[in-house]
Amino acid sequence: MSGPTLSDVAHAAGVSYATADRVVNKRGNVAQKSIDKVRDAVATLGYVRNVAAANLSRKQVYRLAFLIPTGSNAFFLRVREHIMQTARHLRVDSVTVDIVDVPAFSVDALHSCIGELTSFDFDGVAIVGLENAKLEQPLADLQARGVEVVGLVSDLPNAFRSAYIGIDNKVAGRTAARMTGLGSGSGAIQTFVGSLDARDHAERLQGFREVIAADYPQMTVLDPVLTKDDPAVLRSAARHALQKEQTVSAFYNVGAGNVGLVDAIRETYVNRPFCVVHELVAHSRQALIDNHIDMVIDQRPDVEVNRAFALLRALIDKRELPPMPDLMPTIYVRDNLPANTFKPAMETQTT
Amino acid sequence: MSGPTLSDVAHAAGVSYATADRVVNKRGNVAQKSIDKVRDAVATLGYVRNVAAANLSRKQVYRLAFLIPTGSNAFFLRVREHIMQTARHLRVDSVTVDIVDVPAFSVDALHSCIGELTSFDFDGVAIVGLENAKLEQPLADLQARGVEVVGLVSDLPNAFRSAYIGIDNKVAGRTAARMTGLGSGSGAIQTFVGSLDARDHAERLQGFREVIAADYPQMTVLDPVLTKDDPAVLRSAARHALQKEQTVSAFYNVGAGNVGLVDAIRETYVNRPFCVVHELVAHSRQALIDNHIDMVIDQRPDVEVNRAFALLRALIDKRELPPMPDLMPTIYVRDNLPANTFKPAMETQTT
DNA sequence: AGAAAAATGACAGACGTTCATCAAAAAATG
DNA sequence: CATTTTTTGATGAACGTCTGTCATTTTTCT
Repeated sequence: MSGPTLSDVAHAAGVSYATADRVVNKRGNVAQKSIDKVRDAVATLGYVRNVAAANLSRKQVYRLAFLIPTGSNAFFLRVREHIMQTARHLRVDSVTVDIVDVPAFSVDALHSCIGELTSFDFDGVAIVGLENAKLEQPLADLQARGVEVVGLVSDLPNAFRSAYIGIDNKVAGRTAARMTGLGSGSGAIQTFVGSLDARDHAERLQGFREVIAADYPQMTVLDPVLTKDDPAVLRSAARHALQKEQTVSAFYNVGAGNVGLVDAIRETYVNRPFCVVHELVAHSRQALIDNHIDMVIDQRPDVEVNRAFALLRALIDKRELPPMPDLMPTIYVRDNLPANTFKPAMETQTT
Repeated sequence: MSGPTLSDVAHAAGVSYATADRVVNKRGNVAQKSIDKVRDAVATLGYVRNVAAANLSRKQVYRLAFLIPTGSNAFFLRVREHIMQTARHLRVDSVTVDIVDVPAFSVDALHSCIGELTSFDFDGVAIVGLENAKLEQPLADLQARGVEVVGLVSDLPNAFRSAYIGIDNKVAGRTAARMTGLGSGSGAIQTFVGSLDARDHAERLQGFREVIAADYPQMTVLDPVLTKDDPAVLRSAARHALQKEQTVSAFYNVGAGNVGLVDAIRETYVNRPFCVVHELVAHSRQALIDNHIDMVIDQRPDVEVNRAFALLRALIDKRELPPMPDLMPTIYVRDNLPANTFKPAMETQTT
C-alpha cells in the first residue's frame, strides 16, 4: 500500500539498513560499490522517504521570519495579515513565524535587521528587500549559517537569495500600457513614480514606455513626477496636470499614494483622464467602484505569501521544488472585485 | 521548542494519557467533566496535534482521483499535465493520484464513472462536473463512503460536493465586457457559446450582457452563435459575421474552438474586430502574439489544480481549511504572456 | 604478512501519535 | 447493598526514520 521503506531498499540492495541509511543521508564512509547498489534499489523500487517519519524523528520544526516594512502602508498591512493567518494554520506542520518590522526603504535599517537575524537561528527568512550591495555581506552570513533566504515583493541582490517571489514588474508596466492604449488611445500620459531607485518602480515605467512607444505612437509618455509615494505630492501634481494641460488623457501611477491622486481626480467633473494604478487596497478599491479610476494592477500579496511559505519549506527540506505557476499581475476593474473587505490587521505576533 | 505533546495536556488536565487521547480523538466513553478538563488544557497549552506523528502512526495515505474530460481539448491537456507534475512531487507526502478519463459533456458517462469510483476506495476526488440532478445519487453514495468530493473548473450539484474550485464565470464575463468596452467602444458585438446548457458558458454571457447594457449603451450584444466548441462552426459563423455585417466591431467567444475563430479573423486585413476569448493555450497564445486577437481571459488551471490538492488533503484530514485567496480570472494581452511553452502531456498515469 | 584504515552489520532508543487490551475505579441501577 | 454500566488508568506494540554505538569484516597500505 504505502510505498517501500528504507528496509526494503536495503534488502533489495543486499546491504544492511545502516548502510542504506548512510547512502541516502550522505553520511559518508561508504564504498562506491554500495552507493551504486543502494541508488539502484531506490530507483527500481521507487523509494521515497517518508517525510512524516523523518520529520518526527528529527523533531523538524520550521522557524521562519518575514522582514516586512513598517508603516501604515495599506499594501503591507495586507501582507502582514495574510502572514499571520497562514501562520496560524501552519502550526500543525510545526511551522513558527515571526514578523520582523523594518523601517521602509532604508538600506541601513535593513542591513542591521538582517544582521540581527543571525542570532535567532531561523531556518528560513523571507525579506522584502532592496537591491543594494551593502546587503550582500549580512545576507551571505545568513546563508552561511544555513538559513534559507528568499526575496519577497521586492528583490535582494540576486546571488544572495535562493529565489525571488513577486511579479515581473516590467511585465506589469507593459500591461498597464496596453490597457491605457485600449482605454485612452491618444494624448499625453502623465506618469508618477515613488522613486526611480526602487527597481520595481523603474521597471514598471520602462515596460510602460516600451509598449506605448511601439504600439501607440499617437500617445506620449510625459516624464514621471517623483512622489516618494506621498499622497500630498500626488495630489498637487495631479491637480496641476489636470488644470494646465488640456491634453493629458491618462494617468499611470507606478507607486503608492493613490489617495492624493484620487482626490485630484474627484475634483474633475468632465473628461477625467483614463487612470491606472497599482495594488488593490481599501482605497483603490473604492476609487474603482466610484469610477474615479479605471484599473488596478495588483500583485496578489496573499498568493505571494502562500508561495513564500511553500518555497521556504521546500528549500529547508532540500527537496525538489514543486511546480509553481508563474505569478501574474492581476487586473482589477469595477467588475471583478473580490468580495473580501480589507480590514486593518489586529493580530499580534506569533512567536 | 516544539509545542506541547498530548502527554503534557493529559498531565495538565490531571487525567491519564488514555483519557486525553479519548477526548481529542472523540473515541467516546468519557465523562463530560473530563472532556472539559482536557479541552481547557488543550486551550491553555495551545496544543496542536503533531500531524507527522499522527500520519505515521495511522499509515495515512491520500488516495486521490481526478475525473477529467477526454479529448484533445488543449485546456484539459494543460490540466492533466499539471496534475501529473504535481502528483510526482506529492509522493513524498504519501499522496497517490489517478486521472480517470471521462467522455466530455456526457451526463450519463459521468454518472457511471462516479459510480465506479466507489469500488476503488479513494480518499478524495476532484471532478470536472456537470450540474445535473442525475449525478446526485452516485455523488451521495461516494460521500456516504467518506470520500471527499470537490468540483473542479465546472461545478457539481451544490449539495453533493464539499467545495467548488474555479473562477466565478459571471465575473469573468463582466470583465470581458469591460475590456471590450474599453477596446472597442461602439458597434455590434458578436458572441459565441459552446452550449447554453453549460453553466459556465451561460454565466459568462450573462455577466457580459449586464455590463455592456449598463455602461456601453452605444454597443449592442448580438445573440450568441451556438458552436458546440467546434472550430468549424466558429470559422464559418465568424466569416459570415465579418462579411455581412459591417457594424460588427467585436467578438467575444465564451467557449472553446478558437482555432476556427482565428482562421476567419486572419482573412480580414482591415479593421478586424476587437476580440476577447477564454483560456490560454498554445493556439490562443500565438493568436495574441500575432495580433489576431486582443485578449485572453484565463482561469489558470495550474493554480486550480494546486488548490484542489491542498483542499482535498485538508478535507481528508478534517482540519480547518487554510486561507485561500480568491481565484481570479487572469487577463492576458500580448505583453504579459508567460514564457512557458504548452507542450502536450507525455506522462503516463501515476498509480 | 602484518598493521592501519575504511566499510559494514547489528542493534537500540527516540520522536508523538494511534489503537487495542485489561484491570481497576467510579457511577448508576435495581 | 449487590450488580451492572460507565469511566479511567496503565501499558505496549506499531509506524518509518534518525542517530549513535560497538563489534566485525573487508580493503588498503607498508
